Amino acid sequence: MNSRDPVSAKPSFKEQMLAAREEAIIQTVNRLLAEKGFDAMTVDEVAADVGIAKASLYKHFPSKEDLAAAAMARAMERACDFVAALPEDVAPRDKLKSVVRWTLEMQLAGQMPSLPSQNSSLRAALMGNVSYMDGLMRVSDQLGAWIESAQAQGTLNAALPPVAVLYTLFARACDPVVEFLKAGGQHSDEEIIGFVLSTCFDGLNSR
Amino acid sequence: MNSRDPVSAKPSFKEQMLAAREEAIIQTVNRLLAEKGFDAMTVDEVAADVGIAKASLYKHFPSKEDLAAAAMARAMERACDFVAALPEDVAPRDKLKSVVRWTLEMQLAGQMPSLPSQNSSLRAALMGNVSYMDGLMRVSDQLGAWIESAQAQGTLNAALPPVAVLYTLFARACDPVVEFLKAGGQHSDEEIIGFVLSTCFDGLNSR
DNA sequence: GTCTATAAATAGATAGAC
DNA sequence: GTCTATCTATTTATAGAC
Repeated sequence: MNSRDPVSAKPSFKEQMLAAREEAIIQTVNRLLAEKGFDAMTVDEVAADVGIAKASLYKHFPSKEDLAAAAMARAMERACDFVAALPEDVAPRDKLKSVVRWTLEMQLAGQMPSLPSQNSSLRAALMGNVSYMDGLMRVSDQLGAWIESAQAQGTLNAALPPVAVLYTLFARACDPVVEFLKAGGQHSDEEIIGFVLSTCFDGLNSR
Repeated sequence: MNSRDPVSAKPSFKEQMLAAREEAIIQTVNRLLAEKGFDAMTVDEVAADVGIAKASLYKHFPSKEDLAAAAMARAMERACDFVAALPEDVAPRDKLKSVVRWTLEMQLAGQMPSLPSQNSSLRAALMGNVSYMDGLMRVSDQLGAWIESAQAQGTLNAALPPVAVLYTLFARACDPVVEFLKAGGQHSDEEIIGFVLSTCFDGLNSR
Protein backbone atom coordinates (compact mmCIF):
# COMPACT_ATOMS: atom_id res chain seq x y z
CA MET A 1 0.00 0.00 0.00
CA ASN A 2 2.27 2.71 -1.31
CA SER A 3 2.92 4.65 -4.48
CA ARG A 4 3.59 1.40 -6.29
CA ASP A 5 -0.04 0.41 -5.76
CA PRO A 6 -1.93 3.14 -7.52
CA VAL A 7 -5.35 1.70 -6.84
CA SER A 8 -5.32 1.72 -3.07
CA ALA A 9 -2.49 4.20 -2.49
CA LYS A 10 -3.21 7.21 -0.38
CA PRO A 11 -2.71 10.27 -2.59
CA SER A 12 0.58 12.00 -1.94
CA PHE A 13 0.76 15.65 -1.03
CA LYS A 14 1.74 16.49 -4.57
CA GLU A 15 -1.19 14.56 -5.96
CA GLN A 16 -3.54 16.29 -3.57
CA MET A 17 -2.27 19.67 -4.70
CA LEU A 18 -2.77 18.63 -8.28
CA ALA A 19 -6.28 17.47 -7.62
CA ALA A 20 -7.06 20.66 -5.73
CA ARG A 21 -5.85 22.78 -8.61
CA GLU A 22 -7.88 20.84 -11.11
CA GLU A 23 -10.84 21.23 -8.84
CA ALA A 24 -10.32 24.99 -8.80
CA ILE A 25 -10.07 25.03 -12.58
CA ILE A 26 -13.26 23.07 -12.98
CA GLN A 27 -15.13 25.32 -10.59
CA THR A 28 -14.01 28.41 -12.47
CA VAL A 29 -15.02 26.88 -15.80
CA ASN A 30 -18.32 25.86 -14.29
CA ARG A 31 -19.04 29.40 -13.19
CA LEU A 32 -17.98 30.98 -16.47
CA LEU A 33 -20.05 28.50 -18.46
CA ALA A 34 -23.05 29.39 -16.34
CA GLU A 35 -22.39 33.12 -16.64
CA LYS A 36 -21.53 33.61 -20.30
CA GLY A 37 -21.64 30.31 -22.10
CA PHE A 38 -19.04 28.32 -23.97
CA ASP A 39 -18.34 30.64 -26.90
CA ALA A 40 -17.97 33.78 -24.83
CA MET A 41 -15.69 32.05 -22.34
CA THR A 42 -12.02 32.36 -23.27
CA VAL A 43 -9.18 30.19 -22.07
CA ASP A 44 -7.20 33.31 -21.11
CA GLU A 45 -10.05 34.29 -18.86
CA VAL A 46 -10.13 30.89 -17.21
CA ALA A 47 -6.39 30.97 -16.58
CA ALA A 48 -6.51 34.50 -15.19
CA ASP A 49 -9.42 33.62 -12.94
CA VAL A 50 -7.75 30.51 -11.59
CA GLY A 51 -4.54 32.47 -11.16
CA ILE A 52 -2.25 30.32 -13.27
CA ALA A 53 -0.67 30.70 -16.70
CA LYS A 54 -2.59 29.58 -19.73
CA ALA A 55 0.13 27.10 -20.66
CA SER A 56 -0.30 25.46 -17.27
CA LEU A 57 -3.96 25.08 -17.96
CA TYR A 58 -3.17 23.17 -21.13
CA LYS A 59 -1.06 20.73 -19.10
CA HIS A 60 -4.22 19.74 -17.27
CA PHE A 61 -6.69 19.82 -20.13
CA PRO A 62 -5.72 19.42 -23.77
CA SER A 63 -8.33 21.78 -25.21
CA LYS A 64 -11.08 24.25 -24.43
CA GLU A 65 -13.62 21.60 -25.29
CA ASP A 66 -12.12 19.18 -22.77
CA LEU A 67 -12.19 21.95 -20.20
CA ALA A 68 -15.92 22.39 -20.75
CA ALA A 69 -16.48 18.66 -20.80
CA ALA A 70 -14.76 18.31 -17.44
CA ALA A 71 -17.06 20.93 -15.96
CA MET A 72 -20.10 19.22 -17.42
CA ALA A 73 -18.87 15.90 -16.09
CA ARG A 74 -18.59 17.39 -12.61
CA ALA A 75 -22.08 18.84 -12.86
CA MET A 76 -23.39 15.48 -14.00
CA GLU A 77 -21.69 13.85 -11.04
CA ARG A 78 -23.48 16.21 -8.69
CA ALA A 79 -26.75 15.39 -10.40
CA CYS A 80 -25.96 11.72 -9.97
CA ASP A 81 -25.30 12.22 -6.29
CA PHE A 82 -28.53 14.13 -5.82
CA VAL A 83 -30.54 11.51 -7.64
CA ALA A 84 -28.94 8.72 -5.65
CA ALA A 85 -29.57 10.50 -2.35
CA LEU A 86 -33.32 10.88 -2.82
CA PRO A 87 -35.32 8.98 -0.19
CA GLU A 88 -36.77 5.68 -1.31
CA ASP A 89 -40.25 6.20 0.05
CA VAL A 90 -41.15 9.12 -2.20
CA ALA A 91 -43.48 8.67 -5.16
CA PRO A 92 -41.62 8.56 -8.49
CA ARG A 93 -43.38 11.66 -9.80
CA ASP A 94 -42.29 13.61 -6.75
CA LYS A 95 -38.75 12.39 -7.15
CA LEU A 96 -38.75 13.80 -10.67
CA LYS A 97 -40.12 17.04 -9.31
CA SER A 98 -37.34 17.18 -6.74
CA VAL A 99 -34.74 16.75 -9.44
CA VAL A 100 -36.22 19.56 -11.53
CA ARG A 101 -36.35 21.77 -8.46
CA TRP A 102 -32.71 21.06 -7.82
CA THR A 103 -31.73 22.06 -11.36
CA LEU A 104 -33.70 25.28 -10.98
CA GLU A 105 -31.94 26.07 -7.72
CA MET A 106 -28.60 25.46 -9.42
CA GLN A 107 -29.53 27.84 -12.22
CA LEU A 108 -30.64 30.55 -9.85
CA ALA A 109 -27.40 30.14 -7.94
CA GLY A 110 -25.46 30.65 -11.18
CA GLN A 111 -23.95 27.19 -10.94
CA MET A 112 -25.57 25.37 -13.79
CA PRO A 113 -23.25 25.18 -16.80
CA SER A 114 -24.83 24.82 -20.19
CA LEU A 115 -23.35 24.21 -23.59
CA PRO A 116 -24.57 24.94 -27.11
CA SER A 117 -26.10 21.74 -28.37
CA GLN A 118 -25.07 22.46 -31.96
CA ASN A 119 -21.27 22.52 -31.58
CA SER A 120 -19.88 19.29 -32.99
CA SER A 121 -16.35 19.44 -31.59
CA LEU A 122 -17.92 19.98 -28.20
CA ARG A 123 -20.17 16.98 -28.65
CA ALA A 124 -17.12 14.90 -29.47
CA ALA A 125 -15.35 16.03 -26.31
CA LEU A 126 -18.43 15.27 -24.22
CA MET A 127 -18.89 11.83 -25.70
CA GLY A 128 -15.21 11.14 -25.18
CA ASN A 129 -15.44 11.98 -21.49
CA VAL A 130 -16.19 8.72 -19.74
CA SER A 131 -17.12 10.43 -16.50
CA TYR A 132 -19.71 12.59 -18.24
CA MET A 133 -21.13 9.77 -20.30
CA ASP A 134 -21.30 7.51 -17.28
CA GLY A 135 -23.14 10.12 -15.25
CA LEU A 136 -25.47 10.93 -18.12
CA MET A 137 -26.39 7.29 -18.55
CA ARG A 138 -26.94 6.76 -14.86
CA VAL A 139 -29.13 9.83 -14.49
CA SER A 140 -31.06 9.00 -17.64
CA ASP A 141 -31.64 5.43 -16.56
CA GLN A 142 -32.83 6.42 -13.13
CA LEU A 143 -35.11 9.19 -14.38
CA GLY A 144 -36.38 6.91 -17.13
CA ALA A 145 -37.31 4.27 -14.56
CA TRP A 146 -39.15 6.82 -12.44
CA ILE A 147 -40.96 8.15 -15.49
CA GLU A 148 -42.21 4.70 -16.41
CA SER A 149 -43.23 3.99 -12.83
CA ALA A 150 -45.13 7.24 -12.59
CA GLN A 151 -46.87 6.57 -15.87
CA ALA A 152 -47.82 3.09 -14.67
CA GLN A 153 -49.14 4.57 -11.44
CA GLY A 154 -51.19 7.09 -13.39
CA THR A 155 -49.48 10.13 -11.91
CA LEU A 156 -47.71 11.08 -15.14
CA ASN A 157 -49.32 11.43 -18.56
CA ALA A 158 -48.92 7.98 -20.13
CA ALA A 159 -49.69 9.30 -23.61
CA LEU A 160 -46.25 10.87 -23.80
CA PRO A 161 -43.28 8.71 -24.80
CA PRO A 162 -40.92 8.42 -21.82
CA VAL A 163 -38.10 9.91 -23.86
CA ALA A 164 -40.17 13.03 -24.57
CA VAL A 165 -40.76 13.41 -20.83
CA LEU A 166 -37.07 12.88 -20.14
CA TYR A 167 -36.03 15.57 -22.64
CA THR A 168 -38.64 17.92 -21.24
CA LEU A 169 -37.18 17.50 -17.76
CA PHE A 170 -33.60 17.91 -19.00
CA ALA A 171 -34.63 21.07 -20.82
CA ARG A 172 -35.67 22.65 -17.53
CA ALA A 173 -32.00 22.61 -16.54
CA CYS A 174 -31.32 25.30 -19.14
CA ASP A 175 -34.70 26.98 -19.22
CA PRO A 176 -34.39 30.63 -20.32
CA VAL A 177 -37.59 31.42 -18.43
CA VAL A 178 -35.61 31.24 -15.21
CA GLU A 179 -33.10 33.91 -16.18
CA PHE A 180 -35.77 36.12 -17.69
CA LEU A 181 -37.93 36.02 -14.60
CA LYS A 182 -34.83 36.55 -12.49
CA ALA A 183 -33.82 39.55 -14.62
CA GLY A 184 -37.30 40.97 -14.23
CA GLY A 185 -36.67 41.29 -10.52
CA GLN A 186 -40.36 41.02 -9.67
CA HIS A 187 -40.24 37.61 -8.05
CA SER A 188 -38.25 35.79 -5.43
CA ASP A 189 -36.23 32.74 -6.30
CA GLU A 190 -38.74 30.51 -4.59
CA GLU A 191 -41.60 32.05 -6.57
CA ILE A 192 -39.73 31.54 -9.82
CA ILE A 193 -39.13 27.91 -8.92
CA GLY A 194 -42.82 27.55 -8.16
CA PHE A 195 -43.88 29.02 -11.49
CA VAL A 196 -41.55 26.85 -13.54
CA LEU A 197 -42.43 23.70 -11.62
CA SER A 198 -46.10 24.50 -12.09
CA THR A 199 -45.87 25.11 -15.82
CA CYS A 200 -43.76 22.00 -16.18
CA PHE A 201 -45.94 19.54 -14.31
CA ASP A 202 -49.38 21.17 -14.25
CA GLY A 203 -49.13 22.96 -17.60
CA LEU A 204 -50.48 26.35 -18.52
CA ASN A 205 -54.09 25.26 -18.70
CA SER A 206 -56.38 25.82 -15.78
CA ARG A 207 -57.26 22.74 -13.75
CA MET B 1 -45.20 61.23 -57.78
CA ASN B 2 -41.63 60.65 -58.83
CA SER B 3 -38.23 60.12 -57.27
CA ARG B 4 -38.50 63.48 -55.53
CA ASP B 5 -41.39 62.14 -53.45
CA PRO B 6 -39.81 59.33 -51.49
CA VAL B 7 -42.92 58.44 -49.52
CA SER B 8 -45.27 57.56 -52.37
CA ALA B 9 -42.69 56.97 -55.07
CA LYS B 10 -42.71 53.65 -56.83
CA PRO B 11 -39.37 52.00 -56.12
CA SER B 12 -36.98 52.24 -59.02
CA PHE B 13 -35.44 49.18 -60.61
CA LYS B 14 -32.24 49.86 -58.76
CA GLU B 15 -34.04 50.12 -55.45
CA GLN B 16 -35.86 46.89 -56.13
CA MET B 17 -32.59 45.12 -56.82
CA LEU B 18 -31.20 46.51 -53.60
CA ALA B 19 -34.20 45.36 -51.63
CA ALA B 20 -34.05 41.93 -53.24
CA ARG B 21 -30.40 41.57 -52.33
CA GLU B 22 -31.01 42.57 -48.75
CA GLU B 23 -33.85 40.10 -48.66
CA ALA B 24 -31.52 37.36 -49.88
CA ILE B 25 -28.99 38.32 -47.21
CA ILE B 26 -31.56 38.22 -44.47
CA GLN B 27 -32.86 34.84 -45.57
CA THR B 28 -29.34 33.42 -45.57
CA VAL B 29 -28.65 34.83 -42.12
CA ASN B 30 -31.98 33.50 -40.92
CA ARG B 31 -31.11 30.00 -42.08
CA LEU B 32 -27.59 30.08 -40.67
CA LEU B 33 -28.85 31.36 -37.32
CA ALA B 34 -31.33 28.52 -37.21
CA GLU B 35 -28.71 25.96 -38.23
CA LYS B 36 -25.68 26.85 -36.16
CA GLY B 37 -26.44 29.86 -34.01
CA PHE B 38 -24.93 33.32 -33.83
CA ASP B 39 -21.44 32.52 -32.59
CA ALA B 40 -20.79 29.73 -35.07
CA MET B 41 -22.08 31.81 -37.96
CA THR B 42 -19.30 33.78 -39.66
CA VAL B 43 -19.67 36.83 -41.86
CA ASP B 44 -17.45 35.20 -44.49
CA GLU B 45 -19.89 32.34 -44.61
CA VAL B 46 -22.86 34.65 -45.03
CA ALA B 47 -21.17 36.51 -47.86
CA ALA B 48 -20.14 33.29 -49.61
CA ASP B 49 -23.64 31.89 -49.26
CA VAL B 50 -25.29 34.99 -50.64
CA GLY B 51 -22.70 35.11 -53.40
CA ILE B 52 -21.28 38.57 -52.77
CA ALA B 53 -18.08 39.90 -51.30
CA LYS B 54 -17.84 40.45 -47.58
CA ALA B 55 -17.15 44.15 -48.07
CA SER B 56 -20.41 44.44 -49.99
CA LEU B 57 -22.22 42.89 -47.08
CA TYR B 58 -20.87 45.58 -44.81
CA LYS B 59 -22.32 48.23 -47.13
CA HIS B 60 -25.75 46.87 -46.28
CA PHE B 61 -25.28 46.08 -42.59
CA PRO B 62 -22.68 47.75 -40.40
CA SER B 63 -21.89 44.75 -38.21
CA LYS B 64 -22.52 41.08 -37.61
CA GLU B 65 -24.83 42.01 -34.78
CA ASP B 66 -26.92 44.19 -37.06
CA LEU B 67 -27.06 41.35 -39.54
CA ALA B 68 -28.51 39.07 -36.89
CA ALA B 69 -30.84 41.77 -35.65
CA ALA B 70 -32.22 42.24 -39.15
CA ALA B 71 -32.96 38.53 -39.39
CA MET B 72 -34.65 38.56 -36.01
CA ALA B 73 -36.66 41.60 -37.03
CA ARG B 74 -37.85 39.77 -40.12
CA ALA B 75 -38.81 36.73 -38.05
CA MET B 76 -40.64 38.97 -35.62
CA GLU B 77 -42.52 40.55 -38.53
CA ARG B 78 -43.66 37.13 -39.66
CA ALA B 79 -44.80 36.37 -36.13
CA CYS B 80 -46.68 39.67 -36.12
CA ASP B 81 -48.39 38.79 -39.37
CA PHE B 82 -49.36 35.36 -38.10
CA VAL B 83 -50.75 36.77 -34.88
CA ALA B 84 -52.69 39.45 -36.73
CA ALA B 85 -54.14 36.94 -39.17
CA LEU B 86 -55.65 34.67 -36.53
CA PRO B 87 -59.46 34.47 -36.77
CA GLU B 88 -61.33 36.58 -34.26
CA ASP B 89 -63.82 33.95 -33.19
CA VAL B 90 -61.27 31.61 -31.59
CA ALA B 91 -60.91 31.35 -27.83
CA PRO B 92 -57.83 33.22 -26.54
CA ARG B 93 -56.25 30.09 -25.16
CA ASP B 94 -56.54 28.42 -28.55
CA LYS B 95 -55.03 31.44 -30.23
CA LEU B 96 -52.03 31.08 -27.94
CA LYS B 97 -51.85 27.42 -28.82
CA SER B 98 -51.89 28.28 -32.51
CA VAL B 99 -49.01 30.66 -32.06
CA VAL B 100 -46.94 28.06 -30.23
CA ARG B 101 -47.75 25.51 -32.91
CA TRP B 102 -46.57 27.95 -35.53
CA THR B 103 -43.23 28.48 -33.76
CA LEU B 104 -42.76 24.73 -33.52
CA GLU B 105 -43.43 24.33 -37.22
CA MET B 106 -40.88 27.04 -37.94
CA GLN B 107 -38.31 25.25 -35.82
CA LEU B 108 -38.92 21.92 -37.48
CA ALA B 109 -38.57 23.60 -40.86
CA GLY B 110 -35.20 25.01 -39.79
CA GLN B 111 -36.43 28.55 -40.16
CA MET B 112 -36.53 29.77 -36.61
CA PRO B 113 -33.47 31.89 -35.82
CA SER B 114 -32.38 32.07 -32.21
CA LEU B 115 -29.78 34.14 -30.47
CA PRO B 116 -27.80 33.67 -27.25
CA SER B 117 -29.61 35.68 -24.61
CA GLN B 118 -26.38 36.51 -22.77
CA ASN B 119 -24.53 38.48 -25.46
CA SER B 120 -24.69 42.16 -24.58
CA SER B 121 -23.55 43.68 -27.88
CA LEU B 122 -26.23 41.61 -29.52
CA ARG B 123 -28.84 42.88 -27.11
CA ALA B 124 -27.81 46.42 -27.96
CA ALA B 125 -28.21 45.76 -31.68
CA LEU B 126 -31.62 44.21 -31.11
CA MET B 127 -32.85 47.04 -28.96
CA GLY B 128 -31.55 49.51 -31.50
CA ASN B 129 -33.52 47.88 -34.29
CA VAL B 130 -36.86 49.67 -34.38
CA SER B 131 -38.47 47.05 -36.59
CA TYR B 132 -37.58 44.28 -34.16
CA MET B 133 -38.60 46.24 -31.09
CA ASP B 134 -41.86 47.27 -32.70
CA GLY B 135 -42.69 43.69 -33.64
CA LEU B 136 -41.70 42.42 -30.22
CA MET B 137 -43.94 44.91 -28.48
CA ARG B 138 -46.87 44.22 -30.74
CA VAL B 139 -46.58 40.46 -30.32
CA SER B 140 -46.09 40.77 -26.58
CA ASP B 141 -49.06 43.09 -26.20
CA GLN B 142 -51.33 40.84 -28.21
CA LEU B 143 -50.24 37.65 -26.47
CA GLY B 144 -50.45 39.41 -23.13
CA ALA B 145 -54.04 40.43 -23.82
CA TRP B 146 -54.96 36.89 -24.80
CA ILE B 147 -53.26 35.51 -21.71
CA GLU B 148 -55.27 37.79 -19.43
CA SER B 149 -58.49 37.01 -21.28
CA ALA B 150 -57.87 33.30 -21.01
CA GLN B 151 -57.10 33.62 -17.31
CA ALA B 152 -60.29 35.63 -16.81
CA GLN B 153 -62.25 32.97 -18.70
CA GLY B 154 -60.73 30.28 -16.53
CA THR B 155 -59.06 28.43 -19.39
CA LEU B 156 -55.54 29.38 -18.33
CA ASN B 157 -54.06 28.97 -14.86
CA ALA B 158 -54.74 32.32 -13.17
CA ALA B 159 -52.24 31.63 -10.41
CA LEU B 160 -49.38 32.31 -12.81
CA PRO B 161 -48.32 35.90 -13.47
CA PRO B 162 -49.09 36.76 -17.11
CA VAL B 163 -45.44 37.57 -17.73
CA ALA B 164 -44.41 34.09 -16.60
CA VAL B 165 -46.89 32.62 -19.06
CA LEU B 166 -45.60 34.91 -21.80
CA TYR B 167 -41.99 33.89 -21.22
CA THR B 168 -43.00 30.24 -21.14
CA LEU B 169 -44.66 30.62 -24.54
CA PHE B 170 -41.70 32.52 -25.98
CA ALA B 171 -39.36 29.83 -24.70
CA ARG B 172 -41.14 27.25 -26.83
CA ALA B 173 -39.79 29.08 -29.87
CA CYS B 174 -36.30 27.87 -28.99
CA ASP B 175 -37.15 24.67 -27.17
CA PRO B 176 -34.28 22.18 -27.38
CA VAL B 177 -36.78 19.35 -26.93
CA VAL B 178 -37.84 19.85 -30.53
CA GLU B 179 -34.39 19.32 -32.00
CA PHE B 180 -33.66 16.41 -29.68
CA LEU B 181 -36.86 14.59 -30.58
CA LYS B 182 -36.21 15.39 -34.23
CA ALA B 183 -32.65 14.04 -33.96
CA GLY B 184 -34.02 10.88 -32.35
CA GLY B 185 -35.84 10.14 -35.56
CA GLN B 186 -38.53 8.12 -33.82
CA HIS B 187 -41.38 10.55 -34.31
CA SER B 188 -42.97 12.52 -37.10
CA ASP B 189 -43.00 16.28 -37.06
CA GLU B 190 -46.69 16.31 -36.23
CA GLU B 191 -46.13 13.94 -33.31
CA ILE B 192 -43.33 16.12 -31.98
CA ILE B 193 -45.58 19.17 -32.19
CA GLY B 194 -48.27 17.27 -30.33
CA PHE B 195 -45.91 16.24 -27.53
CA VAL B 196 -44.55 19.72 -27.01
CA LEU B 197 -47.98 21.33 -27.14
CA SER B 198 -49.23 18.79 -24.65
CA THR B 199 -46.39 19.26 -22.19
CA CYS B 200 -46.72 23.02 -22.55
CA PHE B 201 -50.46 23.36 -21.99
CA ASP B 202 -51.46 20.14 -20.23
CA GLY B 203 -48.24 19.61 -18.29
CA LEU B 204 -46.50 16.33 -17.54
CA ASN B 205 -48.93 15.26 -14.87
CA SER B 206 -51.73 12.89 -15.66
CA ARG B 207 -55.18 14.44 -15.88
C1' DG C 1 4.25 21.70 -13.83
C1' DT C 2 4.70 26.50 -14.09
C1' DC C 3 6.10 30.32 -16.32
C1' DT C 4 7.03 34.00 -20.44
C1' DA C 5 6.85 34.63 -25.02
C1' DT C 6 5.17 33.43 -29.37
C1' DA C 7 3.15 30.94 -32.94
C1' DA C 8 -0.86 29.99 -35.96
C1' DA C 9 -5.28 30.58 -37.25
C1' DT C 10 -9.51 32.80 -37.40
C1' DA C 11 -12.87 36.39 -37.84
C1' DG C 12 -14.74 41.02 -37.76
C1' DA C 13 -14.08 45.06 -40.20
C1' DT C 14 -11.96 48.44 -43.68
C1' DA C 15 -9.09 50.72 -47.70
C1' DG C 16 -9.13 51.92 -52.12
C1' DA C 17 -9.66 50.87 -57.07
C1' DC C 18 -13.41 50.43 -60.40
C1' DG D 1 -22.26 49.22 -54.60
C1' DT D 2 -19.06 45.65 -55.67
C1' DC D 3 -14.78 43.84 -55.74
C1' DT D 4 -9.74 42.27 -54.09
C1' DA D 5 -6.58 42.71 -50.75
C1' DT D 6 -5.44 43.86 -46.25
C1' DC D 7 -5.64 45.28 -41.43
C1' DT D 8 -6.33 44.49 -36.66
C1' DA D 9 -7.68 42.17 -32.77
C1' DT D 10 -8.69 38.14 -30.64
C1' DT D 11 -8.10 33.45 -29.40
C1' DT D 12 -6.67 28.73 -29.31
C1' DA D 13 -2.63 26.40 -28.69
C1' DT D 14 2.51 25.57 -28.13
C1' DA D 15 7.81 26.16 -27.58
C1' DG D 16 11.28 26.25 -24.51
C1' DA D 17 13.55 27.89 -20.31
C1' DC D 18 13.41 26.92 -15.29
